[in-house]
Amino acid sequence: MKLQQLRYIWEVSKHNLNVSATADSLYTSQPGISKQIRLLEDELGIPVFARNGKHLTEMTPGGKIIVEIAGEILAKVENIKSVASEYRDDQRGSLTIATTHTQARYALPRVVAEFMRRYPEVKLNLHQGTPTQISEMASRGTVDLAIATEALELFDNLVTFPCYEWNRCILVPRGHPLTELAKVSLEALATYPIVTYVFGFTGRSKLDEAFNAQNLEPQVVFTAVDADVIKTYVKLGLGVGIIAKMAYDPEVDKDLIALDASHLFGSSVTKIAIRKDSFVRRYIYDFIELFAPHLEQSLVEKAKSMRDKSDIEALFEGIDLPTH
Amino acid sequence: MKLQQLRYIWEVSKHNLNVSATADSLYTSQPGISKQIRLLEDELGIPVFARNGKHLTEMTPGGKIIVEIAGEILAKVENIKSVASEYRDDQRGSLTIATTHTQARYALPRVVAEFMRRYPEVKLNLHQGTPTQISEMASRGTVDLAIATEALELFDNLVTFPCYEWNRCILVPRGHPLTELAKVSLEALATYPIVTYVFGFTGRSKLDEAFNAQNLEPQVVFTAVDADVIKTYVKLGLGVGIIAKMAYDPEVDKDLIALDASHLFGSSVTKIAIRKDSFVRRYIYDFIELFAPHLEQSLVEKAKSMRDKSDIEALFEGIDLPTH
DNA sequence: GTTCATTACGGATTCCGTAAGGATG
DNA sequence: CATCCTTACGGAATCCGTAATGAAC
Repeated sequence: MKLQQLRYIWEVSKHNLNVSATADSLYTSQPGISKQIRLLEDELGIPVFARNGKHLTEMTPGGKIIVEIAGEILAKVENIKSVASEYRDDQRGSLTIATTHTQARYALPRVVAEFMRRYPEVKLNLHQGTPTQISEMASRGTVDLAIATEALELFDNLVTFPCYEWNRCILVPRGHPLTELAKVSLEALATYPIVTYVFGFTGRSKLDEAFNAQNLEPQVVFTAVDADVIKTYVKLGLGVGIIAKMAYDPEVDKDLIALDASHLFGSSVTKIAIRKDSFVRRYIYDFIELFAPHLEQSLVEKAKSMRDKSDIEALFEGIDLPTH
Repeated sequence: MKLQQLRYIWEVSKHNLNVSATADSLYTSQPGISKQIRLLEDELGIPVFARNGKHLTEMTPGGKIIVEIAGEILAKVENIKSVASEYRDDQRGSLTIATTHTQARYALPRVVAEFMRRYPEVKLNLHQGTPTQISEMASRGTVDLAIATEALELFDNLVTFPCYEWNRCILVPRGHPLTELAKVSLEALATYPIVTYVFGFTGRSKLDEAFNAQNLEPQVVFTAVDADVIKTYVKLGLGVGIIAKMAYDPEVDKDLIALDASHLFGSSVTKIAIRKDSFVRRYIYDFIELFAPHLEQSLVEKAKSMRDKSDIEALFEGIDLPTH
């Protein structure tokens, strides 16, 4: 059994059982992969993939388990490399983060700047994607960290840590009738067309929950994945915007007014996720702590070693999150 | 990075950093191992072993972590092989058990016979050793199962399951004064020279506890690792024996009398241990269930997936163990 | 002087690419 | 007929054993 063979079955399983596509993505030849998979299957004595003639159609029951274990092995191989890098030079390496527009645009810049100052030799990569994509990247080990408000809990090889709490604001053009009210109510809000996030993004679910709870059906006329687009359309007069409070900047958004909406919708929590079985380098602990000062290395280590979600949640029960 | 290289550093670390001895045990050449270790170290960019001239003297800090991860990888490689065997032929394979004299001699024969009847194609191997040796074998993956009363809890990559409870008996020659008493007391017992197990074997600790609790100092004149030797010396009149009740057979031990001692010493529990991260084949689940019928597959699986000892213990709280 | 790891070297094996072949949809 | 996997084959790299070298205890 060779590590390469394990890598090949793993990659093929992640490429819809398409060996040619896998070969392309790995910059190697397709027969090479085919051959190694055959050799592995011969050695193990069972097929990993079921074939219809010359096409791989699905994975065998044993194959599924084997590929899963292969994935764990490959992750540990990466861990060994990380350990080596850490001990070779703890100031140099790379840190790859997957996150959403909202975090990348409004929450991360400050942290990234400070991190780059402290670790000029660490190559920082940011990947932007949907919460689901982000979680999957972290789960597969494509990225070191995932930062988002949604979807991170869906993968159980990830540990998630609460970072900060945030609320929403209502965005209206100057002179809008809503600015006349001392406190905006959900009913009042629901009478206007609304522009907000697409479902599955930036705490959109909390929004729907709040309206549903009062049996209101807001008229959502436009949805976007990021606040910048929402602002643009609010300016055009398409409707009233509902966005994360931190996405409003009074300096830049001079022609818009933000009305507090903390009392209308439950607050959301932005979380950071990391693979449970990963070796975490010093500078990654530092990044996490820069982003969320209460997440000290010892706390992260403890949570990483736990299997039960409820145990992990209990760890954070006493802790007050910062609010943005 | 090659699996072989990982295997080599792992094996060298388990052979007191002696490459020559490792080469012998792996039936390969010493320079071959040396070379591969060098290649791995070159690739990783850090030494795994610290050298004094040409001798490996110790492991580097990073090396320790790397070897540990390497061990986990190798275990998973074995798991893949097990999965393959299971799906190739679930009736064929091997089962290696490490256990103590007491279990091998008195508790296992019945189970082993039945298991061999059910799985004639499975090669059964029994290794006998001290509780510590047994635990270590299981922890390293040299054996599939460990069965003992002591020491199994010391390794935290093992899960242990309670199997059955047992008590002790006092062994005396016919006509011995103790046979006159309706119920033997600790004080009475302590007036005679005692022959029993060596410390660390077959629940010896419970014995010491009981005497200490009453401030008695029994005069232990002879200790052995197994009941057969103890019986021999009791027959010679060297002293009074204290052994596990199941080790007394009225048929065979006609010239000895066994007096119940359940009320004198706390009962002991014999346990079975298995590596947490191992793939468990069907017939191994069956073996476990043959040995301890309450340990069903689903229960074992659940316990294997837990990390906290206390969670695992809680699983067995409601269960009544059989008493032997 | 014995034990032990490294270096040197040669033969066998393995790996991996290109090219050709055959099955599927 | 376009896609996709398998087989065939040859050159390059790797692996592993023996023999020789040199440091440590």
